[in-house]
Amino acid sequence: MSTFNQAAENAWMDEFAKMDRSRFRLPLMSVDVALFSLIGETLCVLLVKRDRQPQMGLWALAGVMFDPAKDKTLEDAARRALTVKTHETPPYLEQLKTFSGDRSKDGEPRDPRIAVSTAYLGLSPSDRIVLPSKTGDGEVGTRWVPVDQLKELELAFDHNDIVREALARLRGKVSYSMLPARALGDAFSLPHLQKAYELILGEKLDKSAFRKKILESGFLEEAPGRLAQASGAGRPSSLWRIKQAEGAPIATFRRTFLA
Amino acid sequence: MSTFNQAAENAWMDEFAKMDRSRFRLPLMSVDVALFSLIGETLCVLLVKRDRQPQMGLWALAGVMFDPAKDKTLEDAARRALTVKTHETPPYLEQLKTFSGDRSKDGEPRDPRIAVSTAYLGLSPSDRIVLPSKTGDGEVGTRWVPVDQLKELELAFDHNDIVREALARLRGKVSYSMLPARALGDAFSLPHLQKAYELILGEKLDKSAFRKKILESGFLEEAPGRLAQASGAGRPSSLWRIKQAEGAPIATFRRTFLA
DNA sequence: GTAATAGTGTCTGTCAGACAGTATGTG
DNA sequence: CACATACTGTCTGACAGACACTATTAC
Repeated sequence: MSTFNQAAENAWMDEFAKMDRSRFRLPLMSVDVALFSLIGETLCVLLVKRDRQPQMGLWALAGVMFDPAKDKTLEDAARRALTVKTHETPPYLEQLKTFSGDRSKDGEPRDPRIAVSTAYLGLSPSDRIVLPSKTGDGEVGTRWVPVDQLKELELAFDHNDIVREALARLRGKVSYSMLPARALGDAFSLPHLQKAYELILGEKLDKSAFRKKILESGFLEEAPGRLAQASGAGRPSSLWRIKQAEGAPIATFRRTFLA
Repeated sequence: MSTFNQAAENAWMDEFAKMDRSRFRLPLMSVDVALFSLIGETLCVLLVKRDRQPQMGLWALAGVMFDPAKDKTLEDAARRALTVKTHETPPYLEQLKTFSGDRSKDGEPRDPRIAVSTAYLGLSPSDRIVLPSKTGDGEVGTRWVPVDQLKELELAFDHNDIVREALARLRGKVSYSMLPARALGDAFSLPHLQKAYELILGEKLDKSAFRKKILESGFLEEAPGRLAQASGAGRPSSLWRIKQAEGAPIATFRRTFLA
């Protein structure tokens, strides 16, 4: 019943390959990454000072133009955007949304060049990310910025919108996934993990309920060794790590910590 | 502290406007819509038979090339893709994900032209959609296809992947949102709404629990009139409608119907 | 021992789901 | 009346959160 014809398709592809693509009206396509990390006791996002036009001088998310010659997928481009700035790809990276049209702040076009941007959400332990050193004139070009300082900071393009949505998604996913563990190292204690949840959510959690649900979820397995307290005193905590994916269950312990 | 310079930016934009964009290696950008509807007792998705290369003759989602000259945003393009096929925009339309790279079926590129596609998820009452009549040769070019027939149907490009993800998102959102109401008309009975939930989830729900949660959620208000049973017998049900957004609460009754 | 932090046990209010019962229509 | 469907009340098991308790370390 299908009228599909492979020979006709091949002939058409030969034609297409010879076509001059510039006759299409194509938008520019960029990829931007909102990379989060816990720096000390603060949830931060990675920002880069733009060193070229347009919007030169404003702080922006790490981003690159999507280039099919370099990037097989959009996610490849997102990784490239990060390695350019940090020489490291994050342990968690997820597509957020593709932005087009106007930004919310002032209704201006999101990019004067008419570029569509696919935004990614990343999460990484801060010690895996090495920021480049200061630029020549003493200005730091790459920075971790606490998320609660973003209200007063005007970012390039529609990046304030992107960070806002990324943060909402991050917080939304916390309550039903192991996500915050991605902001910690390979092995971590449950008190550490709870702290990560609390810092991302901006809210205290009950220790007992937290441990019950985390352990019941079956995402963690005990790692060898124990962790002494940094402050010295107190019982050392045992160490855990994310179970190596033995199949599928990506994100489930389904009830909320919250109301 | 910001080194942003508006004059320099304006000068740069003048330059940019004169540039020949064809020197950029740009991907093609398309927008595809997985539009769902309840046809009788079946959840269906709208498919269109491709009438041009590439992949001519295969069934595909409704889609268009994104054209900044016609579409201010990607969502505009999604609406255009639907109005081209159905002369109607759906009451619910949400960005799903942007697809790039290879399709899962065979690892082939998702589109031989190297096109990135932003997919949208739509939901509509079937009576709002008028399909175009048959094409000249008696072949129907636009069709509602039951979702459980999609396993055996090979769609164009990576559209099998897109529909699969769209369906997962649709089902995922059902349990914590009023979404299925978008598949019904302006006023509907609670038994009707429950049926819509059940058809989308593919699962029976408890009447009492369903009513309690739906009504507690505060999303509905009583509409004037009652609805007699189609079959004649039985007590008529009262009618409800979605409360006109008097503020924010988009998607909450938070516990699951399911386990 | 004390202080400090890790980890557990128990109680209680809330709520989803089960199911039986009542209400209101048609013939 | 019987029958069919709409709607409601009540019970129960599960579970999230509160909070008190025990365990294990450093000093």
